Amino acid sequence: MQQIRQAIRQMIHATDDELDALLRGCSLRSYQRRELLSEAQQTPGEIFFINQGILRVIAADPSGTEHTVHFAMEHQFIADYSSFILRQPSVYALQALEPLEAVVMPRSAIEWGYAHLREGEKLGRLIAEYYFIYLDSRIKNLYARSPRERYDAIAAVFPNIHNRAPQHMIASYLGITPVHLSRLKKAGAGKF
Amino acid sequence: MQQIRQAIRQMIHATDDELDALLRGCSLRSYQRRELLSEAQQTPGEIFFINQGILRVIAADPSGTEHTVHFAMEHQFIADYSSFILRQPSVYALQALEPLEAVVMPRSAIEWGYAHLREGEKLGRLIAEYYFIYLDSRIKNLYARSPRERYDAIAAVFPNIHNRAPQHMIASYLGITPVHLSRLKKAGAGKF
DNA sequence: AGAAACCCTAAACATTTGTTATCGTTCTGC
DNA sequence: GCAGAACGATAACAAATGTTTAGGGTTTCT
Repeated sequence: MQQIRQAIRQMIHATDDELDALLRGCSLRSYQRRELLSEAQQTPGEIFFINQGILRVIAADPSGTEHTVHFAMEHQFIADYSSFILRQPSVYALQALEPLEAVVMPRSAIEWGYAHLREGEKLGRLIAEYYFIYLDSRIKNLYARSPRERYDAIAAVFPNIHNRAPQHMIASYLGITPVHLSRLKKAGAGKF
Repeated sequence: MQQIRQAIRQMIHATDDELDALLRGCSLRSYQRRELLSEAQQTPGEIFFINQGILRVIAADPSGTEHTVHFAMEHQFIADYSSFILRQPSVYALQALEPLEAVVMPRSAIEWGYAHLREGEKLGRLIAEYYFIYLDSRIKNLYARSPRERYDAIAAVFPNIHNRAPQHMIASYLGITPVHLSRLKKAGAGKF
């Protein structure tokens, strides 16, 4: 639980006692490759902090096609945060792409933090803000960049992604088909 | 300043005195049609709350093409929030599409609120969360819905948008060209 | 080790979407 | 009220991207 303490302390000031109490309400879990951390259609009851490993966030459209909407790696908080906040059935599923270890933060612990950590609400604000900034950058890229440019830029956001996720998931993340990504790679003087 | 008081009170509990003090640091401003509330490249120093009117958020890509990335209407908070948080030059410009009135909340007032409102941090968290939820729904739509479907759904998010924004801005928002939107309208048994 | 599943590439073809240009209409500013 | 700009529709053509199918190489599982 050392990594999450450090991550929290990068955002707020908190005593050891405060962190102990917060983390007492959390647990550590391991997941196998391809295992789901959380499924679509169920109301999410927790937020995850990834200690080790990589996962993808999957959205299924009405026709059943799956889209890889996000990746998340070590030292990131991740969840279907919208559904968590709204207490609605989730749209996203979270799937480990490697053996993965995560801190599971149940809603009870998070609410305890808001209420009892001196800077609990601030922590919540900062997490929401950082996550917001990430989504905003996604939208900027989707609007203002071509698939080719997005491909060239992806490794800056997710280091080593090309060795940690299969290409068809990367293609989906970029908003194109695997076939098309293969073409792009062939055509461009790809950097990778 | 009645509307913003109400909006804040939908999120947190605050006394009249608290709101008075917060709003003392804010100001009311009117903008003409097409006037910019804030420009790209400048570090944003404020957040806006729209009393009346509609605006769009514009992102310019490297080639200079402008994209309408968001709309915002009455009773919404709006800003280039990422740039505001990061204190970086903005990527977005905000442009009034109608004569518009907004409460201008400078950074000083916001920080005062975080520090002195009893539930200031919580307010910040909730604003970030709601804004986050909106962006998340944008991303879901961009991935899992066709342009046609996005067109059919837009009026649910922005009521009466078809009478308040020209079609080429709506097309840009949907991620397609005006010509293509015109085609879609002709083809589909459009609802509008 | 062997079978099965997975993954990437490739080619041919189909579809969607973009580009450019034109035209008539409607706003807008003077 | 007029002149110019903005706006939306349309057509012809071009480019980007998707679909389907096939093959061969890996990885995975037992």
